[in-house]
Amino acid sequence: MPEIVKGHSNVRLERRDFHGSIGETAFWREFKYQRGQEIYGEAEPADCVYEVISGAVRTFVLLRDGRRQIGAFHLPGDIFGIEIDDAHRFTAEAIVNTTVWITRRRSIFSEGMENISSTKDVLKLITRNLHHAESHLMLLGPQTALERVAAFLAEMDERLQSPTVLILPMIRRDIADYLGLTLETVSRTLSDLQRKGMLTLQGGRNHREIVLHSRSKLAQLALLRLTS
Amino acid sequence: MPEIVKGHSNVRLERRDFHGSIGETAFWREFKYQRGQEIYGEAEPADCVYEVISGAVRTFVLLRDGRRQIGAFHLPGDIFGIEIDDAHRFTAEAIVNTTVWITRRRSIFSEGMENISSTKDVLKLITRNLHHAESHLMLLGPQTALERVAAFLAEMDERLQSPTVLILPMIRRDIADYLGLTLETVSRTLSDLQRKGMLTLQGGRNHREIVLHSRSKLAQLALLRLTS
DNA sequence: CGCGGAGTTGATGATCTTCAAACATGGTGG
DNA sequence: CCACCATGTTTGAAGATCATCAACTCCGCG
Repeated sequence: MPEIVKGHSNVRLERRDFHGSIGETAFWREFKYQRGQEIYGEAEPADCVYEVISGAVRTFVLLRDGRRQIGAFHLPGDIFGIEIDDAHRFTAEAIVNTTVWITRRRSIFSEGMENISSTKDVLKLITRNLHHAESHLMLLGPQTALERVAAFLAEMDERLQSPTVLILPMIRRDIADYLGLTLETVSRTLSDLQRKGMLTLQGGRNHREIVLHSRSKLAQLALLRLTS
Repeated sequence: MPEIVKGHSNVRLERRDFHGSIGETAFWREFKYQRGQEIYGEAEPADCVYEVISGAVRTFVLLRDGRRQIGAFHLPGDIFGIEIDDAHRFTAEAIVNTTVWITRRRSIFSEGMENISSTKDVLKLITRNLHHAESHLMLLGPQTALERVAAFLAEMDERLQSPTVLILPMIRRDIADYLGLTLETVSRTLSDLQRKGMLTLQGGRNHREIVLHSRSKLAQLALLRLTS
């Protein structure tokens, strides 16, 4: 359970459906985390389940030489932190200032809950995680830097519902650790794509706002699977 | 549903627990597949669930340029083919001559089954898949060829219960497609490890039998996560 | 106004891939 | 029975890609 952090509102939010899919209601509390703040650590007890309300979260593992593999980015509407075992297998950090709603794991996942539809809904959430991990696998396997970056942009574009301007919450380093590349390679690849006219980098200092000019070409670069 | 293949026994196997964990019984049939034979294809209806009895299975996706990413190897005792959606997201093939037991998905996963403990057991199976996918993710991210091959050997060694001689069912190409490397790199890395005295390649033509001489050193090469 | 985090760009080098050839061995057919 | 072949593996040489090291830019902020 996270500690009471400064600025959190700690409101008791009652009778809210779990992500719109679980029939049983659960009690949620709102917490706020600042940019870079840890939400939970690897190997900590997995007592809670989290939903992103605003902001963004990264979940990752650290390797002993300091390298980091980001398993997923969590955006508003996403659930994260669900585990079957008692401990978290990743560390979760707020990428930017982030608001999450937190509920006790047992309130949706308990021994006591004998409601089958709820368990099935948890199943769907876990399955979404599984599908994401599997797609991510495909991405990290045999793909080039260009393909990975294109796939990343396409994924973010889709998850943010193809906005006019794609506003990335994460820095280049995060993208690199998600894609198994270095931040320099990510930067160069983005510059290449801009030179090819496929996107425009903007947004002041950090170039974290991106205008995509050809979603179809981008998808073509990213879409390596056989048309199914 | 697989077609009746030559040599299959098509026996009705009754009242067998689902992998020893699901309380409800299900009817299973035994099927045999020959080396290289497809068990199900990507995007086919996911009507059945499979358990490996003997042999080995690979599940993968094909990319449009012929590259292949193997998502998992399934060994005796493993369940595979469980999907939430109606279609398989991978292709499954027998790596060697393989015996599987097959049951209808709905017999363990149906709308009609209102037994919560069964649903929870399915949850555990899905979660095992999720955990494997996540570990695989960590492997494919920032690791070198040496680390990947070492991790692969350690994984296989553990899953086969650390036998005296590790008998790999798969060819170098399969290993390469699992690790996101080329088969030449896998071969070279294995040779390097042999030169360093960490293992001995044997087993006739294909060198698919491996004697590990230092499991601890191998684990050290593979184990990149911070000690937790 | 200068500091500093984040990003870009360049040069160099290591690692891995690619292309190619040789090798080993189990199976097959004359 | 043995030559031959197919498959899988190993090894070598050359080349491409990406990582590393480094310099420099940009801009927001104290």
